Amino acid sequence: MQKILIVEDDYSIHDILKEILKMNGYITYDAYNGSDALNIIRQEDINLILLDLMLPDINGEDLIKKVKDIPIIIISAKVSSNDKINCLLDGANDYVTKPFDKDELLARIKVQFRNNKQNYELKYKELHLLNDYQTLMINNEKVKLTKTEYLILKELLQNTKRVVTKNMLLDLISIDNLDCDENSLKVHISNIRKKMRKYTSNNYIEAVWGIGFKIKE
Amino acid sequence: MQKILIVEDDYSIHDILKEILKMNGYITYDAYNGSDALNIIRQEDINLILLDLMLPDINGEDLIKKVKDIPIIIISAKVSSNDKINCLLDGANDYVTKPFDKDELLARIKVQFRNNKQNYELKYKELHLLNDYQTLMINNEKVKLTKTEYLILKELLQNTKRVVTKNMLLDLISIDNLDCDENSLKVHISNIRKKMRKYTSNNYIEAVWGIGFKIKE
DNA sequence: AATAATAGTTAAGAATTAGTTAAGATTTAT
DNA sequence: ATAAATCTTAACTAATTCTTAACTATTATT
Repeated sequence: MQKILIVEDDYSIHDILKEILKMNGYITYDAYNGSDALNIIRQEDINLILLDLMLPDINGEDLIKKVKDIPIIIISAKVSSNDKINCLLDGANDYVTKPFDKDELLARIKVQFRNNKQNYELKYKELHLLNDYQTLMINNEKVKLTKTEYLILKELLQNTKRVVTKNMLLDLISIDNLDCDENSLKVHISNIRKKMRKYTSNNYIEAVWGIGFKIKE
Repeated sequence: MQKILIVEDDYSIHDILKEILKMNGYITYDAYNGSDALNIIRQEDINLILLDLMLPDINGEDLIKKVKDIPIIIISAKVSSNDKINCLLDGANDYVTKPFDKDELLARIKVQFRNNKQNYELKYKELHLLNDYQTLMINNEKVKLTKTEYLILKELLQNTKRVVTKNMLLDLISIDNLDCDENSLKVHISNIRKKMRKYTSNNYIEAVWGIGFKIKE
């Protein structure tokens, strides 16, 4: 799920943006000035920023320069080419003028996510699952997983605090592999735990009797 | 040096674009219709396409869908949001309306090159892939690749530390070559590795079991 | 406490995938 | 039209992963 930070001091526009984004399945964060924006960026893994240029404290142009690695779309009433050029050269990825077309904005947001191949990694306590289908980091030590082990652990880590049923896991790993049964699943879980034990004494995979497995809190 | 393909049938606008690009240090390629554009894309490793929508043979929208991996900026007289949205969702990266501001266009071109690391000459450790569709430099020694080998290696080097799936690679090399299957892919990978072994003892291409390949860290 | 059901471990070998090679087919260039 | 380069096919080997199956341990039910 993509996290988008809205930086806009005009409450009505802010609400409209928020509404549009939520309707389209994005997670939104709200900043009404520059310093709040910077705080949120520090604390959250933001994937995209929608930025108004005229803010009460610092101006948008300065914010652009301070942000690295997160794509920015400017949404501004300033229509002059010079404003656009400066923002784009400073680091913004796109510039949309107010009033904006809702669907065009959504399309331009999709462009950013399409081009921006980020690594979406799952982190939970000591565990850090890379999205390379094979690497689990435990306290910065590499553990190599097989594809099936990776898929199981990914499913579990995507659903921390929830129980993942045996059938769900079986469906998951049976996509490529039709012969897989509960016995196999047991062995895979056992193998994951064995690999984990080398680097941590915590058993993160907890069995839920008769149902399935979940990540232990 | 970045290679930009201009696809525009109006000669006066075409010349203006060409002039602007040349003045700013870009190498330009010229197409006045869709099929010429496709031929140039097949032959040259183009880094960016400036595309007019109304072409004499095929329309720009169809061209967008055929092009993968090369960023496209639409330059069109069509100003409606629907046109913009369709192009952006089909795969275009940006949409500029005529008449365009020269410096804004240049800024938007720079955004494309800034965001798409893929478009710079690809360097990774000892490897240096030129954008001529055939040359890999390993520690300043030339290795001549076939076009398919080049495409595979380019895709991998554009995604270092990420996994490139077998299907992605197959899609990539099947554009010109429809019969290609996994067996072929295996052979191509093997051939690239063999060529590399002449100049380095590192095996840069790592298999990700059951998924695809990635560049080894 | 005894029994049944589920969970967990281990090791072997079956099955799958990766990697190499060479020959013949296809495409491209001369 | 011929030669050269490139690609696919196919057979084979090597490596990895998965399932099976036997056994042990734990939990729930009576």
